Amino acid sequence: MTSAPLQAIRGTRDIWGTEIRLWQYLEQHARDILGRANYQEIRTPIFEATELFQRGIGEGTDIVSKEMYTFTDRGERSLTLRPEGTAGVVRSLIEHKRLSQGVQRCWYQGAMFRYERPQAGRQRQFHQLGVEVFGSDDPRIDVEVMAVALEFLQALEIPNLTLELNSVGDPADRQRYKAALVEYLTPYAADLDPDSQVRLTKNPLRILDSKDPATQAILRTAPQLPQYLGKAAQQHFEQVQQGLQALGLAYELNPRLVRGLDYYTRTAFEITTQDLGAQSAVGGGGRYDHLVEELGGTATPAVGWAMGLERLVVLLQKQGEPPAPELDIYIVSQGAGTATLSLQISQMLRAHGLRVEMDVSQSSLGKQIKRADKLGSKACVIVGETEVTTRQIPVKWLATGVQELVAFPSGFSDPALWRTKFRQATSMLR
RNA sequence: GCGGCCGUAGCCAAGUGGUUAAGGCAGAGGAUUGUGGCUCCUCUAUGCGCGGGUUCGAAUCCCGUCGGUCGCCCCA
Repeated sequence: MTSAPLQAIRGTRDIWGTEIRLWQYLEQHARDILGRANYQEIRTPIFEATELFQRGIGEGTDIVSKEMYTFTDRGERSLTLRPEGTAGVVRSLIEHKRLSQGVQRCWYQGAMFRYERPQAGRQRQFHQLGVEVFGSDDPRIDVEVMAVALEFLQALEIPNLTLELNSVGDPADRQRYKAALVEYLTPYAADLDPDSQVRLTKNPLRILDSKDPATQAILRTAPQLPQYLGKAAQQHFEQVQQGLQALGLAYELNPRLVRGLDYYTRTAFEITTQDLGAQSAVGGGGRYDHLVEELGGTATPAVGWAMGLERLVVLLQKQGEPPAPELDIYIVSQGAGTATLSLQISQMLRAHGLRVEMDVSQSSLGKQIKRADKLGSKACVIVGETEVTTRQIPVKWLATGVQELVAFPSGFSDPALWRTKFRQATSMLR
């Protein structure tokens, strides 16, 4: 009897081969662009006390109520694999007393976990890139944070993205709006889709982004959130928009945009695309001026966003694959005494910054050179028994077939010589 | 958690009840014992996601299960 083959857990996946290059490309751009904005990377633990997420994200949210990977460890503590990045970062800054040290600009990247049905661009273990800025309620920070997000996506050359913007106001504004919305919707309760009927009592704001056509029709004449903003939130919202305009950043106001997590205040935004099937959000974020005190820190305004990296990778894949890094030298060898020589040569060439692979098969030289060719190596170093005594090692340039002799070790220890050789070899092809 | 479709080698795939499961790509070996790209030959699934059932006989039909995919919910 054979057992089921071992495989990656549902909703998790291996990233390798050509795909890993997209991830590296993406991470490289993230470091570049966030570094240029002088954001500091932070790496927080992948699991935290369950309570952190319950308090931070909100008991009523889907994430907390049904999507968390929660377990009890051997010390009887309730722990949870982080379903998002913000709570852990906030915990960390409170714990290390960084919130009294002026404005803190952070970014993070890493695996998050949510127990959901896997779908295109949605995994149970997925990766987010995020930024969080603490200690300022200046609208310029909201703008900066969005600008950095767009800059990053532009650097990746991802097309067809829309920045959707709204303000969800301060908590009191939202309360007034919620009441008005419920009042408006209650007479239509029977005509709403079943999910929205439930939300009418539990979480009315979420009715706003229902996809149900009947519900959408009812919402068309519903009161709109931005009309309920208090003076402060109103002014903030206007300044955010002015800032975006000043930078020439296009955005679309979406008065129905509310976000899934309870902690957002004022600015809320999403970056969306039509190229991802059912998943339209590439990233989203906003301001959360009360989360820090919610989690026990001194009241500190904050704003941030997160992007789903799997989704970015899906979009990047549509643009084609990045070229594989080219192999410079393939070292083939055969016969007595060639093992040591090939080892030494490969190490010397690597030290010059060349990409080098050493063939360790017992195949004929012909086979080995064939492999050099298939791997796309620019050159091939051929080490046979004769070379062990002559110390004159053939280097064959595969594109031209030209072969030259290089003295060992002197010829292999000179980095400038190899730079020249590669320059010549490339120019001969032109 | 709910619904549709799907699951044959590393990849792409033919096969829809009947002898040893096509073919292509990739991989290994050889023709070519120290020199690549072309060509030719050989090899690479006692097994069709896994488990059970129906049948003289199952990749093929049935049930379950695991996984994938698309959509719903929700979200990044």
